[in-house]
Amino acid sequence: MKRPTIADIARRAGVSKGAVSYALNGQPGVSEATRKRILSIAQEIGFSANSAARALSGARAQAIGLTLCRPARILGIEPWFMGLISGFEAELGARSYALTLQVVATPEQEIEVYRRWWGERRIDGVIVTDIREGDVRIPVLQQLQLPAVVIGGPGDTGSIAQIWSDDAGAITEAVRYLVALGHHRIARVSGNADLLHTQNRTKAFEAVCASLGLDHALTIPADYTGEEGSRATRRLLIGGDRPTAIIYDNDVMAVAGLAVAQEMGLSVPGDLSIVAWDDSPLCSLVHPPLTALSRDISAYGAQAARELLAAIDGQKVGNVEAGRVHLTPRGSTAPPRQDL
Amino acid sequence: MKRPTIADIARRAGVSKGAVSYALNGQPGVSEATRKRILSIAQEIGFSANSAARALSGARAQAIGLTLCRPARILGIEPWFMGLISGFEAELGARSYALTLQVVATPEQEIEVYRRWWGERRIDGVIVTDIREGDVRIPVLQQLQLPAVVIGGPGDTGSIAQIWSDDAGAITEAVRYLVALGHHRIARVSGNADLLHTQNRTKAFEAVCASLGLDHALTIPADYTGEEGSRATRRLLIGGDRPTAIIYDNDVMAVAGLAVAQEMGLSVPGDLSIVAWDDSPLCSLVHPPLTALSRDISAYGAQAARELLAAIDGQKVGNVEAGRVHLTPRGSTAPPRQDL
DNA sequence: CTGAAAGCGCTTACAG
DNA sequence: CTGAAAGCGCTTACAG
Repeated sequence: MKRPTIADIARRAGVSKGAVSYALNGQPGVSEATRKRILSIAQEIGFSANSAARALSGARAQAIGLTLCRPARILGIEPWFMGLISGFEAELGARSYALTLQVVATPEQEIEVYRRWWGERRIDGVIVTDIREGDVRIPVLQQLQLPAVVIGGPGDTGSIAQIWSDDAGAITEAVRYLVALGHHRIARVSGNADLLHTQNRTKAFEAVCASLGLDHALTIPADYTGEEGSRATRRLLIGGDRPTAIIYDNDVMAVAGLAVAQEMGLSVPGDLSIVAWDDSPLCSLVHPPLTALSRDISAYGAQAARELLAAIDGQKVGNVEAGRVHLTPRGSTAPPRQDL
Repeated sequence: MKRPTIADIARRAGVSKGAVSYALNGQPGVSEATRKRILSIAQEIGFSANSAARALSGARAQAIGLTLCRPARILGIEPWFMGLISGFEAELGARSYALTLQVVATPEQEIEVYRRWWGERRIDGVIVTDIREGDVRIPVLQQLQLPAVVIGGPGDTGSIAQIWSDDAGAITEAVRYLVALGHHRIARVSGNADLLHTQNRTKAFEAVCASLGLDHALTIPADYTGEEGSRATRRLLIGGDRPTAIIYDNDVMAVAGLAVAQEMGLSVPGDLSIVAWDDSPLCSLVHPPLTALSRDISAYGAQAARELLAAIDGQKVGNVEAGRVHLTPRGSTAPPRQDL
């Protein structure tokens, strides 16, 4: 099948190609009657503008890029990226923007992808996740002047806007809740220690524990995978002075932690309370269902896409706080049975 | 920063733009010495060909499309799509192909997306999943002559090649294994009943149960979500004549089923054995870890990408069987404790 | 309000 | 082996 072009429309409407372009893009320069005629012809013959031609004539590529940096074994079950993607689509779909995806292994490889995308003019902007202190990607994006929005923080991202969430407030709330239930020995299993939001959470966790006079505030660093979550949990539960509650930096590690407790014959929540960061269907899938720090990841993604599209349009965009994280109590938390 | 073009390279190398194009694309028409000089200049100035210009001059868009058709709440935790995506990338990355993603709600909407992509020349081909009997997408793809590869089957997909797997053989193996353990009452919780592979599995399940003389071969249709998995499991376990083993069509429903059993005070595998279709880290994450019908989803994706790239290159591609599904026994299956 | 034309950055026959 | 040129399908100043 031959793809229809604006020339086909112009011929049928008896106008020039320029007029068709103006009509299609809502620009002034054609009469209302002509515009209507052109639009109805376009509709009728199923016209979609060739995105290459449009991009080449200086318009946008009408696509944004996202890199996924996770080992394959975790990529599949961590709801985080798919949640973000669902959110993006809500915004992108309405403006016929496409989402281009690339799996990478390291931030360095990610930089290569950004450079290539930029050179190819393949995308109009990127969404950056997993931000680190002194992140190597930031100066490259600034140098390329590639519109970008960072998901994560708060932290230093130079001139690039970020969508951040109050992780410190959330973890403080979780600790206060556990203490109110009667817990004194609270531990945490964190995500990768080099990520900015992990550091923010660790600092806040230590601060709130100190302020409440808890001295067992141990954070064991892990990497979001089930394997590491299990390992960290075993290490915590083997000791004599084991915690009565553990907060996990993601749902996958929390579920793995639950399995370890069950395997060791500990009852949840009787012997051990569990809190998962990031609520996902996974938390409600297991027994007992996990108390979680919930936030609407999809809304987070939608907001990021909105900001990025604004940045691409040349608007000034600043840092934005995402929707609040809130505690969703479920069956995995309760007063400690015997706190001796 | 100004993007370098072939004109920049041509100027620096003292040759024509045409020569640069030939050199870059490995076409004959330039001497070896010139080609080397051009390539080193391109390397030096970090040149990537403008993908829009390339696509417009008749070459490929260098991108393939994938639509994701799942409700948001399941998209995030089902490892299937992310596994596929990881697999695609292994093939696409090597040839600098991009992957364009679009979330859709229905097959009809998916068709609209295909039409638009085709009109925009945005992608060179698509990978189609969730194939149904008499699938409405097939004739559209054929009419548009959009290169495509179907993941799923075996079944009728007209002239479009499919990567299929022997689901019938796999479920037969699973049932035989359970029967060998001593189970007689085996049930199944399936995915969406309108999907071709669900129907293939159901037929094979009923056939093997009949051939082995099991008369409780009940399949309860569900939809891959944890909610439906729980509902179906409760329905099965509430009855007086409850099954001693359940096979689930995906890992999410199997995990949900495990939780329901635990919630009802049934021991797994003592009172109930559980088999999950599609092994994923999720199966090893819970306690007990789930016996699973494993296949390498990522390899499946890689194979599909390979076939699609071949089809885009104009090669004839036929149906291909994906790597075999095999049973991975874990802690969730055992002889039934008391089979009265 | 409309038409004719240049130009985006490539690829690819077509001459030399 | 190399250069000059047309053309892909749009967008957008520039004349009328």
